[in-house]
Amino acid sequence: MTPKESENRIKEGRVARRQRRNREALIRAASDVMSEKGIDAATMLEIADRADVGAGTVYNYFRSKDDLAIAVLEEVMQGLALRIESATDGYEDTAHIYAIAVLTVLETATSDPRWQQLLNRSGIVADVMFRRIGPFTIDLLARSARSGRLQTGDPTLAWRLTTHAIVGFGLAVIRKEVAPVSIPSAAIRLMALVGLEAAEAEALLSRPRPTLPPEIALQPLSSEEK
Amino acid sequence: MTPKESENRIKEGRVARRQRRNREALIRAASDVMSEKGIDAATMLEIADRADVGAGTVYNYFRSKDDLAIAVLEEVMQGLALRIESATDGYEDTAHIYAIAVLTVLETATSDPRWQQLLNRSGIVADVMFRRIGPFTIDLLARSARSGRLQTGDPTLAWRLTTHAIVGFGLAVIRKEVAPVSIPSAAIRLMALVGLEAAEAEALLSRPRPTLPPEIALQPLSSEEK
DNA sequence: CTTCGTAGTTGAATATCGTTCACTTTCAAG
DNA sequence: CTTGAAAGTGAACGATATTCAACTACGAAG
Repeated sequence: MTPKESENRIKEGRVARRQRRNREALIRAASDVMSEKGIDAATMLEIADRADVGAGTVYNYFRSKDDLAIAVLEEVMQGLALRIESATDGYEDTAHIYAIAVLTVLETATSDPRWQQLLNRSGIVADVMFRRIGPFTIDLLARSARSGRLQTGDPTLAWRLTTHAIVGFGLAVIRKEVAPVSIPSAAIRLMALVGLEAAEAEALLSRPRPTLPPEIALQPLSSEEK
Repeated sequence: MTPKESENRIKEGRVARRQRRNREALIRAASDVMSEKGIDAATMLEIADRADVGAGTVYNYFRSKDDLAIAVLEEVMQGLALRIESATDGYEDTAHIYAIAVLTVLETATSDPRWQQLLNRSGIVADVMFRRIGPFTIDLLARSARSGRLQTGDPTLAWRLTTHAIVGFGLAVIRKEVAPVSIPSAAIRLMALVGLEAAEAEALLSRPRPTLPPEIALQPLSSEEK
């Protein structure tokens, strides 16, 4: 690269870098506050303070509070997608991959503390989850159906029903209305939604699964800045 | 009754009757406003105005706005329960009753205009629905399981998953993200959650059902006062 | 019929919070 | 160095859930 290009890149970087830092700081702050107090109780002022920006700056990055909440959830879903990817790594059979993916979602949604407050806006959570993880799952279901392993007529419908059931179940576990011990049994039931035999679902889920590597393990979204 | 008792009843009645009228008027007004604008956009002042009471009076009957919304939903669920009762009247087989009940819930949640705005608070809706219709359904599932027709290990878990799936599905239909034509197919899928064979569920649902009598038909909660 | 205490009603006042906007600061290009 | 556009700021705004001190209606007692 020429010196001029290099100089330009550095000069442009000042503003661009600050913007990126602000956006990340805002999502991190919002994630923290919303996880602590719930989405409704989190105030824009506290989020702005924690991100070290003025109250008005938030609106340069997000159109509204709901917009910010959705951005936080997209981030959370990104982490969930990583976990699914890692947990299903190495499996071939689509039905098996789907079974493990569902179990991973259930486990994550009920054990990650960040989900606890966020799930109270279950509508948004289900929406974002459907958008973020939907394509992967729907494709999986479609391929399973084509291979004859599942009787899934409409993969989108099946996954939509499953998504909302998962969110509702997660909410119930967090509120201690159902025992975490029934997570596997819930997963088996959910398999039925897509046309898998209960016995087969149980067999798939009971096989030993690899432990997740630490970098995929649960951790707060907020981390030390470099 | 003695004249004194009668006199007492009338005198006591003045206050008591006004209170009952206020409570009913408030729920009716809240139902109207919330159905029109959504729960969040409905203001306590407009609700109070439409019920012809002062703004402060609302808080003599309901602790908070959420409390009022829950009361409205209880009322809506009461109507749903009536519809289920009527639609399943005359059937003997528990699995059949369950199938029709699920279909009725799906149809109601996706066609009653009142639900359209209310469903946006899907968390509350699912909670109230679980409380209101849960016992009936759970009992039904437990009896079906005992008779060997279903393989439902935990009826409560099964109905909880089903409830949230229904609410989420209703939301999706209202937002036109899935076609109403898939309501029956969703119902059949939901049957799988409780351990019914898809083919059997389809058979149960495709039998002709009686039309609902007018008094159970969909109608706005608000009615002319006498 | 009159009086009195209680329970219910009221709506103006309060507090909170999401959002806006007129002004200031930053910064890269010329 | 100058400059103007882009980004940041926080005080001010508007909306609205909730509170509360004053007010009213009612029914019981004398």
